[in-house]
Amino acid sequence: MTKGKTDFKPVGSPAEFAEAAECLKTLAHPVRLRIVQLLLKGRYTVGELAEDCSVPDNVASEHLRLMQRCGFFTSEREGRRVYYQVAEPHLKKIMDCIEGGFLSCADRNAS
Amino acid sequence: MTKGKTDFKPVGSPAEFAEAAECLKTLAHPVRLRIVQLLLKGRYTVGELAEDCSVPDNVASEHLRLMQRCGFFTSEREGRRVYYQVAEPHLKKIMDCIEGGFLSCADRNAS
DNA sequence: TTGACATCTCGTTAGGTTACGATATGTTGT
DNA sequence: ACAACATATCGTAACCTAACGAGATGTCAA
Repeated sequence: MTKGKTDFKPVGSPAEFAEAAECLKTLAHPVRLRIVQLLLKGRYTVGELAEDCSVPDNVASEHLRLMQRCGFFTSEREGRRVYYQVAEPHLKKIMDCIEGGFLSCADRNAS
Repeated sequence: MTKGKTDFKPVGSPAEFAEAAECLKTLAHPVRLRIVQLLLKGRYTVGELAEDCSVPDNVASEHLRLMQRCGFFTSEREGRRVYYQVAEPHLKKIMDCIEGGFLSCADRNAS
């Protein structure tokens, strides 16, 4: 196939696909999804998020660091607490898609 | 915090988040994203997809198997070829979000 | 300054994922 | 039946990730 059916580029170079895949990989964790959902509703500290997700503080902190590296969030220290909030404007749209679609695509990955 | 700010459930139980994370993890690969994009435009064989993505046939076949296990695609044999096509109705919406958002969220993951 | 609290960082470890090569299965034409 | 083709499966090795515990850093109040 030197000139076949798939010779079109709907959107995105290979490098852009790699980037998008990185962002998706960062989203693709149950605790991180829940954190995104919470932060889309407001502003929370590490401890609050950790408790809601039932994980130790340092684990929550690492998830937040990952997502911050990806540009999803920013953080502000206030006293001894650190508040996180959403920075990436597309997060809301994507989370809406996930809530409307994949949060109900049950019974997958059955052996 | 026995009764704090995060005591609400916007959408989704822990199990649903785990499921959604599984689906997202399946999407979160450059080659798989490209395959999804192509299959949203039409019907392709393993070999066609493999060539477009510049991967060996068996690698493409494994990606397709993963996504099929997740309910994204179905396949039909026609002669010695196997055609794949989209089965999950939400894929289009999610891919639109990704194309409109994450396929241009550059410069992340810089050290 | 001391102690309690909140968060972050680091090293280690267990488990998961990916790509590859080899081999197996299924299909067609001769 | 045989050879060529298209796809699928499997074992292996390299790599990546997540969670944990220990300890470091930063902040507050007394």
